[in-house]
Amino acid sequence: MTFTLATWNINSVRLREPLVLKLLAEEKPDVLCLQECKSPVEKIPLEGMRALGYTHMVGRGQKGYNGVAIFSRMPITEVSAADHASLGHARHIAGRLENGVIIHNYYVPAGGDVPDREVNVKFGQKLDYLTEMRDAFHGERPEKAILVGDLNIAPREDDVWDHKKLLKIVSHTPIEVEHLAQTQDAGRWVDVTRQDIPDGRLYSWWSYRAADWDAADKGRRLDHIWATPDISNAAHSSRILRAARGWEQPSDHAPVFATFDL
DNA sequence: ATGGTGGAAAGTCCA
Repeated sequence: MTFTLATWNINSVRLREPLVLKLLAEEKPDVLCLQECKSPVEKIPLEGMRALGYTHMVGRGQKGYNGVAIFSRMPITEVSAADHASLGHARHIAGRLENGVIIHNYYVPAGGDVPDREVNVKFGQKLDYLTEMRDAFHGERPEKAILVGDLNIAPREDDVWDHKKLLKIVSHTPIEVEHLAQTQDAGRWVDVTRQDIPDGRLYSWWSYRAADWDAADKGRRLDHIWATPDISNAAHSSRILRAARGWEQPSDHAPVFATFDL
């Protein structure tokens, strides 16, 4: 069985329902994981997705902020929804496909502007969130699992447009990169995107604030697809749909794809 | 140190 999975921080699923439908119609992933739906789960639009064959959905939502959802052409059943760091935020949903594969969809806290937990509570919450993710995977090591989402960290030098300039910028600081590495190690997660595309700069997010995001190209790879070692060899054809950043009224993130032969 | 843009929702808060 082969299936293609995509992950996309949509920055309001209701405002950008047309873009979701465009992605589903044109790229036809079997599973689409969304973050920052910014909607209560009962107000997530379903009809258009259903008409394209995405008849299954699991998610967590809240009013105005956060929110994660998984749309699927195949049956998917909810298995968990964590509230790491006890923030009371809708930042995680996990579901199981009929082939037994578990999909974790995460929206890790952005962490505010100042990379110092003494002066910025949000930065501490981000680190704590990652520590609790690490502990969860350390306690029960995942198998046949895929973890995707907006992890809000660009770990490698070639995951950002200028490594030195971003060392003190939240999303690329050494302490965040270390926390992410510990989470990855705890679950034995393989970075599928970098397994497929080991060399060269790779971004999935470009700020709205840049005058010309495409020409300036000051991007960061904040969105990730990981898999456990028992299925990571089955992954291939990773890509980032940069063109979606240029669609009308876009999200500031582009969708990331991977295909699994299982 | 600041501002730049965008979404939710009606204040600002958040990214």
